[in-house]
Amino acid sequence: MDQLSQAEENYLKAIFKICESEDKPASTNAIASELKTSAAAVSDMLKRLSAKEKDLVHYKPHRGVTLTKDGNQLATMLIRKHRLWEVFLCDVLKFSWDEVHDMAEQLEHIRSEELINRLDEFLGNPKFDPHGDPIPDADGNFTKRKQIVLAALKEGESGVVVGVQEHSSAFLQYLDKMELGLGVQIKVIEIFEFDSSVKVRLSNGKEFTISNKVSDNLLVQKQ
Amino acid sequence: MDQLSQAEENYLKAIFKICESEDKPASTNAIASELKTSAAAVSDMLKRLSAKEKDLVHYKPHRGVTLTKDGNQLATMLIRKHRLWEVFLCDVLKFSWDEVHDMAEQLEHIRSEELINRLDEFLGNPKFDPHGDPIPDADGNFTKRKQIVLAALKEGESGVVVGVQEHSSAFLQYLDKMELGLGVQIKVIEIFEFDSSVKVRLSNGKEFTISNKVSDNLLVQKQ
DNA sequence: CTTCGGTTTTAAGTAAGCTTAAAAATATTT
DNA sequence: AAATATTTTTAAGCTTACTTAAAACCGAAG
Repeated sequence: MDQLSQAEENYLKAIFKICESEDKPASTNAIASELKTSAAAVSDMLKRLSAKEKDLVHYKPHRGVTLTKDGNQLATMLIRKHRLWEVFLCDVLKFSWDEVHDMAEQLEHIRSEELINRLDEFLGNPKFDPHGDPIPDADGNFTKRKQIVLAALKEGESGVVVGVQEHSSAFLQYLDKMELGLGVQIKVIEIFEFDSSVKVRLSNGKEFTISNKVSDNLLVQKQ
Repeated sequence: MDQLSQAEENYLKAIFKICESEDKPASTNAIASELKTSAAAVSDMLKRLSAKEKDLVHYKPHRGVTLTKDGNQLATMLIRKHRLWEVFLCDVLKFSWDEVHDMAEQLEHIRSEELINRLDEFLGNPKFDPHGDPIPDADGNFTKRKQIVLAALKEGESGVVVGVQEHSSAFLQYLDKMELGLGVQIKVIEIFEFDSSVKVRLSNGKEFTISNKVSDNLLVQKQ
């Protein structure tokens, strides 16, 4: 196989994402919902993907699909490209973190290893993207961080915001409004059991309560 | 029609290029050879392009094709994108002028007006790309320059290199080797009638002879 | 171990964009 | 103007990636 089509690349990324988060083979339905397409289309593509001489996926009908070493490497490079372009868009072109996803989704398909490596260098070899997600290096290794969701902190504990689980515009814009950007220090003042909402104090002194939907999707590094 | 496919965009660009240089409708064969595809594929695409509600081309079978106002605007924006990305690749990522074409060819299809306008601004609103070709502004207007081919200079006349007609790697690398980059001043010392080769002297004092193939493809501004 | 519900695959059909080969239209020569 | 050459279009067929509908499969419950 010479080069992958954009569609094929998107399937690899989806499989990677699902396998990573669930730690088991990706189901046809999971891929379909991730890519907003039909299960039949996924079945069709999996058959074609696994038929390629260069094997990228392990696929047994009815048993789900996983990435091979090569497939994993390819998916990782797509993620590297996506996240580096996001850094470019935010740091250099001054877009905000809720605007960059769709553009990066297109840019990640640009084919040129040299281009992405030079971009990496130009950006100063960033280790994390604007949402706090780690950026794989040219060999596919990426920095792991011992991060937990804010909801896991107990009363009185503090953490620094290092990432988000949700990447929706709505959520990111909400965080902007509450000044809950990356790097902000948060202290848990009180946890309300009945709805799991959390009263927090930021390093700037502001205090307010956030829902469990928010605390479940904010990643912090415990201090 | 919502958005054009990459293939459709490439056809518009090809038609634009041909109509511009020949100042008459683009023939099926000319487009086919520009896009390295078959005449049948071109015919097929022209039929589909002209069938769109949003009219982009004027196409009469057997009579060639031209761009409508809208088609022209779209093609101009593609050229804007292509040339701005080339500036980015050369100025920011330090690629040389013979390496950037293929990458820019991909990048020009990234869909986001905001992105390209911010890139333009970040680059300092350049008026010319690394090959000396003018970059259309956001409204589609571009700076014209009274440039002529070096071959049009008479003995004793001088000019400054402002662009190239040929964009092949081989030609650009040759120019690099001869230190004939943009901005270099050239004086025509002698013209040899029998093969139209030209003896020149550069501002750095170097003297050598160039073939008519070179002097026909080097654009200069007379001084 | 059989039935039932959900999941997955197969089947059939569509659209874009390409191919080669044949037919039709246009241009050029004589 | 007729014959020939060139250009363009049509026709038939391929691949990718999708759709919907029908069939097959799998796992859990009775």
